[in-house]
Amino acid sequence: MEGRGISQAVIRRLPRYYRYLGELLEDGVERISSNDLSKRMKVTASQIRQDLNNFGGFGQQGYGYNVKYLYTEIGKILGLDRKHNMIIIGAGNLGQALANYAAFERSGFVTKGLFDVNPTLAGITVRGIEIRMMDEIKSFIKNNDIEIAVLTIPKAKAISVANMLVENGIRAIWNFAHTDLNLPENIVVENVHLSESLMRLSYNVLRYKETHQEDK
Amino acid sequence: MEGRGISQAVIRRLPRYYRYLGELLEDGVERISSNDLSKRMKVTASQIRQDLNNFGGFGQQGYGYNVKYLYTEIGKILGLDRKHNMIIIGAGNLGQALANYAAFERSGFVTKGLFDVNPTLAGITVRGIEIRMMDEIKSFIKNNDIEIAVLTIPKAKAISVANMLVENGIRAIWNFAHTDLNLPENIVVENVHLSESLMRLSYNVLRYKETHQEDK
DNA sequence: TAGATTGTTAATCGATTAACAATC
DNA sequence: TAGATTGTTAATCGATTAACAATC
Repeated sequence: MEGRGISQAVIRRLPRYYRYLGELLEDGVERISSNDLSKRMKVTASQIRQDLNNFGGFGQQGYGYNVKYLYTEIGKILGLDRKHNMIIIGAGNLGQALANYAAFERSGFVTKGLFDVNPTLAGITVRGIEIRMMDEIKSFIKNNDIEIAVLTIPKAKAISVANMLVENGIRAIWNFAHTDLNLPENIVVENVHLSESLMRLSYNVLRYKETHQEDK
Repeated sequence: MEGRGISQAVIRRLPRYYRYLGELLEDGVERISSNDLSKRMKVTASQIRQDLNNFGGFGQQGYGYNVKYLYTEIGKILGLDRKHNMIIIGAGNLGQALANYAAFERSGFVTKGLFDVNPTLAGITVRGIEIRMMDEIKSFIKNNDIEIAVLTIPKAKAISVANMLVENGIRAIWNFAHTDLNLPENIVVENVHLSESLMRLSYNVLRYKETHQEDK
């Protein structure tokens, strides 16, 4: 799904603003100008003002932005003032690592269940979350108001499982499988392709070495 | 570090081309035109040709691209024809999950060691990789020709650890900590901020709901 | 009031798409 | 040779930055 109106380039930056404002808040900073923030974040002040003004005038001329207010407002924009129930499909290392990560809950993302095909995992709990078998998934989604499914399964199964999830009312998929899902336009997909991230890193290392070879 | 010459927008797409070409190769497809590939990947044929031509003329008029050749060439561009030795700092759930993920090795990314501050983990092995204490890290980097460090530690320690790693010769950091690192310009940093990814997902779910409220 | 800083319009820059001549 | 499809230039589109009037 593609967001209309506000560009994904802006949305990609929002969580980073949120993070910096959270740190300022912790440090007891009350207000900040786009100029000061731009220096900390290493972006232009113009971009900050443009980005924020997509959502409303959060600042005040001559004063800047109130840190606490802006933090709260961006949180609302990102949907962090609501609860989002999740299930994790695939209770392997990555699935369990994500289930164990308690910090998501502080932002409202609550993992309600873990699912796997491996019967030896059935009934085991991770941070109090039970691992269930796949045949329970449909009723579980209905009974627990699940909005987001986290896909941490091998790519071979990912597409068919994703389709099944969508048929059963899942609104969004956080996809860690190494494949594209091609779901209906109304389903939100956020991909985390770790191997591709590692390849970009590798490319940049290589390129740096090459461009500096002549220095030796 | 920012790559010069070729834009990061292009580099971001490169691993995806590689993935699709790998699948075509597995399916026994010998050649493909930019037009056919564009339909599969849901991008424009023009973009594919432009992207590839940043690196050279891999195609042939009237024929298209040889799948195997292009796959190999993109692999080389991404540095997948070389070995990259890695260490993982932080042997918690995520660090261990990444260590367990054998597929990275097939692309040349070899995890040589796992490091943690928790003494109860010392000596434990994950997929044959020993967990070591932090005081061994400096000599380990030197003796094992380590290029990449994977940071899976809490953000409080991330910046100081990153600086220490750079002082000891690390060239690139795959950063899973929820903070920006601000390292010297010659160090490659690839961030994987999972909580920010989840926030973007949340934003897009919310926006979809809002824009379709009136339908009810 | 004077100074600071936003919100917003206009200018620039870069990335994407379209078009087509070159050529296999 | 005729048809297909690339490589590449030109046109368009969108995102970023600069500038400044509005206003706290």
